[in-house]
Amino acid sequence: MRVSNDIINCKSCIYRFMLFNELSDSEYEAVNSARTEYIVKRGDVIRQEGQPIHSFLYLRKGLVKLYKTDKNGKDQILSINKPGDFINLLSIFSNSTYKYSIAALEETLVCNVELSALLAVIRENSDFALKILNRISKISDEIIENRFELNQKQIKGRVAHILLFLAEKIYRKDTFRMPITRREIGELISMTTENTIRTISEFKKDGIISFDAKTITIHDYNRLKNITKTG
Amino acid sequence: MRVSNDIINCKSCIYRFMLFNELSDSEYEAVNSARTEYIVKRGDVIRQEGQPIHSFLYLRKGLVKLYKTDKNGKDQILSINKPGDFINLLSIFSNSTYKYSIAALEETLVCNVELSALLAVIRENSDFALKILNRISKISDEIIENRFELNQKQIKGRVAHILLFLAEKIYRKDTFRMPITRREIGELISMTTENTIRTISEFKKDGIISFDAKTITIHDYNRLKNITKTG
DNA sequence: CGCGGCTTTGATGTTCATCAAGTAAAGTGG
DNA sequence: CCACTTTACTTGATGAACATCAAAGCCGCG
Repeated sequence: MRVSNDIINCKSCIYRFMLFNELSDSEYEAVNSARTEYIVKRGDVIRQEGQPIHSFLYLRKGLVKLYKTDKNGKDQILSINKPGDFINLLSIFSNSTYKYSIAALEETLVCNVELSALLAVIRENSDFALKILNRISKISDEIIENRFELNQKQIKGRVAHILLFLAEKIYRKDTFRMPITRREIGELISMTTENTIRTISEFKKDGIISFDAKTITIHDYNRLKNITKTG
Repeated sequence: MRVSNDIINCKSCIYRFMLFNELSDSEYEAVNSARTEYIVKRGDVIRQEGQPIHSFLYLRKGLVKLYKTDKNGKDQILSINKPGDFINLLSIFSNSTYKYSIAALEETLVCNVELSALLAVIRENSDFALKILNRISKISDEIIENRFELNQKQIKGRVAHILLFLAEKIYRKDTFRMPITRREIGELISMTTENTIRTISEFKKDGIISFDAKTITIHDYNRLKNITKTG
């Protein structure tokens, strides 16, 4: 973990408006001085399940996965998160240790605010407290909603769902470098690696997508959307 | 819905300490005067997915299920909740409408506090705000953790998990009146009614449990626990 | 250049959904 | 309170969806 080259303060952070907009100058300063920033590279584990929670984290750049490891040693990915998603709000106020792990899928710039400083601001600024409530609520809503959706689909629908998620929500492009392995897609949709691959290959054979190496292109959005709908 | 016969104020409520302990007398009064109470009977829908959220709800007595209906009209039960679980904290601060429905599994005494009154107290009492943060966090943690656990198990482990949940967490007894139908167990563990029944029958045949009509008795905790562990 | 992880395809078997059909229990209206 | 209807429960048979096991090619990396 190395320190970011372009440290900025919270006031000029592009994600400021998403959370810290209500803060007074002195509150900004309190958060900013309790803040460190560092870059992690693809594959690095940012937080490990079971570690004590000492800080509030968010991303300024990059992409991460939230995941839990089951008793057989298999990972289950809860969500993939980008800047603005406030990755560790989940359980930050209900547990003293992480209930899941966080790892980087790309080079990621993490902003780390000491929890005590955040708590102090929550205590004195009720608008900020409500904003945090809103954010916490949103992130868990999304995970629960996503699980609900996946549960209704079988494997083709699930894979299509993930491909559309990456294209539309993460990259906003038809063509992108796949940030996760086939195995990770499987961990995200609760299917085996083999069957995930088979499904992706079938989509390729059908001309819905194409890929070489790590770059994937979606050719037929409508068909993909239809597959997610019909299950 | 009829009004409870034994309306009490929040100060003397046995669940007070779980949430409202930090409130000053005037804050209690604000909450209490924005509060109504009513009894719903088994099967009644307390809130329907899509309805606007106007109030904070909690249970003083009874048992409810939180569930979502999928596009095929099938229900998926997210959780079963008892008094003290603060059933609608989920999404109360992130959405203007319910993202799930709430229905009573037993005769249930619901306490209803206008959201505006709760928000006012949150704004002026930061300890209370933090307590709400903690509760919100907990309820979503539990749902996510539960889904994670279920996902690792196959049907026997899932059914065993639910039976143990009811015996240990809800009733704290070996013998209890089953609050949910076989179909609802299926909706809770994402399995069909038929296979849920088959599994329960098998447990009966194996002497792990017994039941007649709606009353169920768990005879062999160890075996049941072992089944949840091995999947 | 060889080792380990990722990807791929095939063959086989298990788990579970679906369909069908019948019994039991619980509401409902006369 | 009884006939009627609906909902819950149950068992069996069949097939679909998916996991598992096996084997081989590929790629990046030390």
